[in-house]
Amino acid sequence: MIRTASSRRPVPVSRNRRESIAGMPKKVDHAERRRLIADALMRVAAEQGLEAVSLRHVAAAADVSAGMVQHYFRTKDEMMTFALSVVKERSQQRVEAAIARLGDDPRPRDLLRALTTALLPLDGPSREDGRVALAFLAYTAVRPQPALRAETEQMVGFIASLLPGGEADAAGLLALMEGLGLYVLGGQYTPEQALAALDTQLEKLFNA
Amino acid sequence: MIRTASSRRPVPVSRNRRESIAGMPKKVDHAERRRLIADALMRVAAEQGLEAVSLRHVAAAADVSAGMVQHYFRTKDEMMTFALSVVKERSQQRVEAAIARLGDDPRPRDLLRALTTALLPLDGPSREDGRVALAFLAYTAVRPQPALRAETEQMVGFIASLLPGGEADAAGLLALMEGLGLYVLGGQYTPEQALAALDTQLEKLFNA
DNA sequence: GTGGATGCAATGCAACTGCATTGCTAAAGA
DNA sequence: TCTTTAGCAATGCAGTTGCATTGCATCCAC
Repeated sequence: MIRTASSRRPVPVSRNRRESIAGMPKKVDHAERRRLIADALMRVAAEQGLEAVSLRHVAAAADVSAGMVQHYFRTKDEMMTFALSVVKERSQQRVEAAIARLGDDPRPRDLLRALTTALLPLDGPSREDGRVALAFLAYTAVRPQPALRAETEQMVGFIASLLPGGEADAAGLLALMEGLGLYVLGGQYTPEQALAALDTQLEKLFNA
Repeated sequence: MIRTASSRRPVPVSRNRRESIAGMPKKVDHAERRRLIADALMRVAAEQGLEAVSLRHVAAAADVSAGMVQHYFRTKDEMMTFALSVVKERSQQRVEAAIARLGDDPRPRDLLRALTTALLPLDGPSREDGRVALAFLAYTAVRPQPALRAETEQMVGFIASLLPGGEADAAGLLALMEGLGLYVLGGQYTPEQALAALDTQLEKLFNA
């Protein structure tokens, strides 16, 4: 796992991004580097759990020096926070892509199904993200983040607007999805079982 | 957090358990000690997260020496595993107590409501347990435990036997409960919201 | 008593942690 | 050309980790 001095040669970095952002200082794309490191962190977290995430482990996984990790994240916590934001961003993108795939004016039921299945850890990559998200969930469970509350509230509101029923139905659907995701991740439900449960519920919700 | 040498005096232990189990060796109740330590571990985990669980922290929280912790658990992992089993056991007891409170021949719907609400982290102690369970969930998410799968399957079967619908309904209800618990723990849902969502679902399930 | 097992405390140790510091390289501005 | 600065690597350090080892005190069987 430890790099030898001979195999170093960190990474061929794409340069010349000077023109992209006003005031961009020197030569490497800061954001890109941070993403690179965050990706490595998520790989470590997905494979070995969050406890295994350390500066040196992440650096090794990213195939860079520990010093570079420190250069881009002043503290470990800053790195963690950034990685968490990347996970969120990715799941957001997944949802948007799934919805875009539906075309214009989809039926609410189809939209909801696309939304929920996009958030379920059904295929390989989303399973990885799910594991990381779960790890973070436990990590932050001690000091609950008020931001999450607002996000969830918004989500519930959105779902409720698509549903014939009330807010309780929406909250239930969201929680159901979360629980299904958990069980799929834990291997207790197969993806098929989860989808069956989800569809059963959608059927109920749209037949009132 | 560190004990001073003067305030040591470990703990007044109940002795004379020789008669309880055949072949019990000397004087202290092994199982009781292990429980004491596991309790401390869970306090630490609930308050500061699983990363904060170390031999020394747990020992300090239990007000015993680190050596004693090592005496009762040969490895940290053994200690963790035992603590996990205690959490499970406690939630099991909660469920049984809730069901017993219903008296004889309860209606399936009441039984299910009692079962699910008993597993939700609604009051203080169950919230603590929930946090610990969540931490363990993430901890073991990396190497999924096959035992969990069987347990869940059994649970789904039991729920299904109480429900007019099929297995998908049962799986959904269980996942819903899990998700609600997660959101209550994270502070995204209030206990009232969670209960409302749960009751709404029970209503749906028993009105087919 | 004596011998052996048990319960426990203390100490030590190598590995690892996050982070501060230092110093080098190379590119950009003067 | 010279100075400055960003980008990075290396090293060091104090603190913590899990665990092995050692030693002592108590109890039981004999």
